[in-house]
Amino acid sequence: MSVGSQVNREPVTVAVVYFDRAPMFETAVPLNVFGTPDATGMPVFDLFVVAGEQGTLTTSGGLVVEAPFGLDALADASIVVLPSWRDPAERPPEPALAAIRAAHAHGATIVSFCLGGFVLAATGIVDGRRAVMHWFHAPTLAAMYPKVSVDGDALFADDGDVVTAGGTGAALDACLHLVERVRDRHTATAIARRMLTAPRRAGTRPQLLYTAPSSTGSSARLSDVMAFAMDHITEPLGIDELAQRARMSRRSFDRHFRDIAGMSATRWLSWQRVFRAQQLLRDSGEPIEDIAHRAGFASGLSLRRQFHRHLGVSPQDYRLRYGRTA
DNA sequence: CGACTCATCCGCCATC
DNA sequence: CAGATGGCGGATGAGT
Repeated sequence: MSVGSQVNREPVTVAVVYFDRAPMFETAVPLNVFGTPDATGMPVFDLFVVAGEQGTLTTSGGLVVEAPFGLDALADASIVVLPSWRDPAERPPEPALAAIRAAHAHGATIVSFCLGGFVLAATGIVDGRRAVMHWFHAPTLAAMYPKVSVDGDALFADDGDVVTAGGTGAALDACLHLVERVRDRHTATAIARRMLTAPRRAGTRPQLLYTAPSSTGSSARLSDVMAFAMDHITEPLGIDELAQRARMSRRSFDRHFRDIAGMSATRWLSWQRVFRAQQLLRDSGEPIEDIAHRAGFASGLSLRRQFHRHLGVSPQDYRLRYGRTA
């Protein structure tokens, strides 16, 4: 996909794939951005909403969605968006995966947001490559797809034929980035302005720049504590301290944490530290020992052990394969 | 690599 | 009664 100096006014074909019981909010983001005409009122994109599977498509709350196109429409798309998926534990249907692989093989750019990243990972397209995922789901994705280099830190990443983004807000950033890529910055700004959204953010901005004040309810207090832990990942964090911060007994903290994150607190912390180390290994040439410190590991030995345990690769090998500094 | 130490964490169960 | 809570203890696993 080349964007030459000559402006191309042909609408770019975008297919947005929707699955049954998938979150609607992330799906609405590309429909909004890619469905908005440019400043002159001309459509920038040809938008196809595609049913990712047979049968009735519903949203949470029981709203029924009718997608006008089937999977064969992916063959004509320049951009295929996978905005969401219902359940990380469930493998997406094979016909959809095959259609996405075929579209990618024909040169389409594949875009995933948040849970849609689980669909992208299931296609195998990002094996051995980087995929950005919402920090909350990143450990699960990495555990399910060891060949994928999961990034739980960035907002989104543009790797050319694959664009991956974290949560809902990052989906908006990634969509505007795509508008800029296929058209120009002016058009992206015009669409952003019409949607009354903030100016575009770079994909490398960390996902957690600020943390909301805590609310009541055990799951809200837990996500506050998770955000706190990510902000203080370089410090040694005891589970007792985190439980206290969540205003729960140690036993309840352990129980709720496993319910929500699908793993124990130390294991989750370990994943987050490995993610931070991955980012530092990619983007800096610092010695492993320094990176271990900056990612919150007690020592280089500790980093090496955890890194290999989680990703099956040593930090050095990882840097050789993905590092920016050649 | 193995031995030692210590935090973790999950099943069990009484209690709220 | 149903569901959430939290203390206990032993298996596990990480750090030294």
